[in-house]
Amino acid sequence: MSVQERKQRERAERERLIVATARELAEQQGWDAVTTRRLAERIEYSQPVLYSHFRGKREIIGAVALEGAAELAAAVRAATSQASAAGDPHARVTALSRAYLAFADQNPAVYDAIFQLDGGLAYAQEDTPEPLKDAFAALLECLGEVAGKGVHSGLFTEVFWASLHGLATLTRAGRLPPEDTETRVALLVDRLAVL
Amino acid sequence: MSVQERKQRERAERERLIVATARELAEQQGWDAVTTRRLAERIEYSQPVLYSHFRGKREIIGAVALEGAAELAAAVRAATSQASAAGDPHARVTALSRAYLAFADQNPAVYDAIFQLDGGLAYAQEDTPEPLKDAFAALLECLGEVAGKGVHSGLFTEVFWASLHGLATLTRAGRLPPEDTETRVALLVDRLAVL
DNA sequence: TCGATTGTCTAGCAGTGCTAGGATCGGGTC
DNA sequence: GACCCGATCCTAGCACTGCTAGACAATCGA
Repeated sequence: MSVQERKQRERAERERLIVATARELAEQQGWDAVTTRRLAERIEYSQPVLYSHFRGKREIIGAVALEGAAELAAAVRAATSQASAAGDPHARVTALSRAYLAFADQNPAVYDAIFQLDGGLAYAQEDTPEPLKDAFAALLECLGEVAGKGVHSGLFTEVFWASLHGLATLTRAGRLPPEDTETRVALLVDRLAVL
Repeated sequence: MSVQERKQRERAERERLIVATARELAEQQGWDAVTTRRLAERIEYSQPVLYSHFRGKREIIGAVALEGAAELAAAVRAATSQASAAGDPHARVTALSRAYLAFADQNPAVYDAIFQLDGGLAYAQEDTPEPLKDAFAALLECLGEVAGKGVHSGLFTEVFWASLHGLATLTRAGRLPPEDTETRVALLVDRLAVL
């Protein structure tokens, strides 16, 4: 039995290696550079090995997305916990926004995997993977309370999130000049959130 | 001379055909299906002909983006002109938002060409092509007046636009359920615009 | 009518995601 | 310890991608 267990461990370890390498390569050179050949070479296995772990490249992107969603949720919670304890809603929402945009800025490839690319994942449905639901939950925890009366907290969170997403993607794609990000965040928080 | 002129006309006509066909194919089957071979086959020329008009696939996407940006600007202006004449800012901003999201919804491939894909175009710079500048100008014309005092109209337009962009992309990518779009728009307009 | 130029196509390159089928290695059994 | 068999992995190849070199033909000016 212990032999099989060891093999299972090694397999799981290799799977982690694949995901981590794909992510690293994507952050270094963009997702276009993440080809099955390059990825296989980096993990020092042949191409078909990838397909014994994942159905295809899409599923590898999906795996990176799930990992990233968990980190995003953690980053958001970490950033908001301080202001949350101090009972300052304005500071909390500002901290959330900054943390979100910082994550998108510092992990562009991962952010793309979560929100732009097709990772074969279900969103906004019952069978949505847990990390994705939890990432939204992290936003909801912080934003739900500033929705204002008469406004559904989930819907408010969606709108606020969409705004942040728009800022993140347009800025990174060069559609918005990056200098005024802080001012834009302030405007968004002041107007959207009901304190 | 007239011979050369005729040839030039035919060339320009063929270029329009390429762009229109690329756009049509992209809307029908997605940009992934727009390969140089398929495109060449549809216009009934060989592949290299494409490269006598454009540097590569990227430039073809860029051409579709420019065409689309002009249409988006026109759509926005058309939608806002009525409420503008009536002097109703709230209705005007709502009309703009609906028109923008409707354009994204009805021309997903074109919208991607403008805002998601790499068409080799410069954004938010001096050498930004005129149609792109004009599309932003169309938004600015309508949104600048509801920025609120002390808020730069350009910056406000950027933020509002980013919010719409976030809603458009997240909805279409299945990240947001499409049912509540109207409610989201209402929330966005009520909160962001200063009337 | 001839030469040159312009225009177009065939064929091919290097790269992509993905897979069939053969080789090899190791564990379990006699 | 020797053997077999199954799991594991790799080589080689498929059909496709964007893009281009060079051959070919058609057309224009002299």
